[in-house]
Amino acid sequence: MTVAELSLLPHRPADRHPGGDPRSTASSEILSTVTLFPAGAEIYAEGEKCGTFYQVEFGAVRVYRLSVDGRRQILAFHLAGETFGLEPFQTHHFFAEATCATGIRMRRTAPMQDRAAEDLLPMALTGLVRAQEHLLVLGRQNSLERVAAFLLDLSERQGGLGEVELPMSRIDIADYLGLTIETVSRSFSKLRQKGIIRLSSMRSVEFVRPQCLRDMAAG
Amino acid sequence: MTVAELSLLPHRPADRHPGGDPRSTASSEILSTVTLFPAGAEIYAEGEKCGTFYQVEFGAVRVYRLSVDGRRQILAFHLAGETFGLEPFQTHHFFAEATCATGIRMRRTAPMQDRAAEDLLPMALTGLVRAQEHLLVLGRQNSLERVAAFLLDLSERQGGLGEVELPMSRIDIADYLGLTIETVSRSFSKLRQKGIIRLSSMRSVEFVRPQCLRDMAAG
DNA sequence: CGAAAAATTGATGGGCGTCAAGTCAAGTGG
DNA sequence: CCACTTGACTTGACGCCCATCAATTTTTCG
Repeated sequence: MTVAELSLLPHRPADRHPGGDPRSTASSEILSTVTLFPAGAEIYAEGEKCGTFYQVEFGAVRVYRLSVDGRRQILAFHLAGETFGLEPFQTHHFFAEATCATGIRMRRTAPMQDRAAEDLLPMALTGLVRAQEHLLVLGRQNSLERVAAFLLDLSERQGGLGEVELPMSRIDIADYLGLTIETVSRSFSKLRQKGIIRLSSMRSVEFVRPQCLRDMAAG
Repeated sequence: MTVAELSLLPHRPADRHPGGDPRSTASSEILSTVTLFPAGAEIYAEGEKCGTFYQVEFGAVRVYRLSVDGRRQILAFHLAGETFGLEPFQTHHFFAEATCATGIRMRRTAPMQDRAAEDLLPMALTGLVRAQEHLLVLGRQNSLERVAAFLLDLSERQGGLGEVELPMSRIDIADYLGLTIETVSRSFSKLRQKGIIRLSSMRSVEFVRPQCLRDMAAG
């Protein structure tokens, strides 16, 4: 996969200035380059050297590992506005790929300097909390509960409105929830048939009865 | 459950001096109290205020959460020599209990001071790595693979010899691996029948064919 | 030794994986 | 604009793994 590069102002999709040259502005130190990754493009691979932080500008990223027989477990999705790339080793133990057309701001880290630890801790803790929540889902919930919990999690991270955009395929969702795409699909259908959600499009879910979802996800 | 307190020198079981008064020795700042928790005793509970670090002297600890309908998911075991208690909120979101007779050294943390962050990061990262490994197991492995991975993990953390002491019940193992005690028991039996392990006692597992275990756990 | 808890073993059923076919959406070229 | 292709998603049929229920054995501990 090829990768296009373009210079952008920091942060929000609305802030993008594809025409200008943002490097010439006053606040030059917080500026950086945003790279565009098409769906499926690799951001980093298992075995590569660590040392870069990534911030998602738009789109989404999957971080996963493969077992020897090809089974894939997605450990985390990273959505617009979120930061990732911290791993406690010299080399990456995971793969990171864009799940759809995704813009990513990359920042090379000073290799383990003094100030760094303070920035790192919140990042590590966020990852830890997410992983722990994820463990509860994988360990003890059935397929419907998993999908409900997933939709709610996405919704909260997108701002908590009654509509969720799914920036990833069913396969990605399945590999995140420890299910198959068929089971994920059936779960969506069941939620739809029960009038709990509505699928305005393939990748857009509307919460018709949000409390129902919450009750299910609570397990 | 009641809790007995006794003063001890730091770290290893062999270091214990239940008779003397270790506080009067020269290296007084690293001294602290070791509390003895009988099997099942609560160390902290969901909702309690954070602010203490714990180091396991001997025995083991389970950290878990309950869902509304009573299902329990154990997120982590902490064995002799390991440290725990870090949670990124003001109050605990989990329960911590001794899985067997357990000695724990407790150290109250300066509430978020400067130096603290540096000590915290390795702890957070260890937790993160463990949680991620655990996610792979819960997401994609069958019961035999889970038990194999669990035994190997315990073995490594105990020094990597061909014998593992299980400082927890089958129920604890089941709730850690997202299985039932029956399935855990059957998995042990199957591994035993295949000549891969031997159960020298209820809570002591000998690796007869370690490579077999590793092949299974690799998934 | 006797009671209670823990662990094992067996029988049965359900949920989810697997295999397979069908539907839908998006893109391409004529 | 429409036939065709391709990939993603959905739906159905079937089987297996593991949960559930139940009985028995083993271990622990008073």
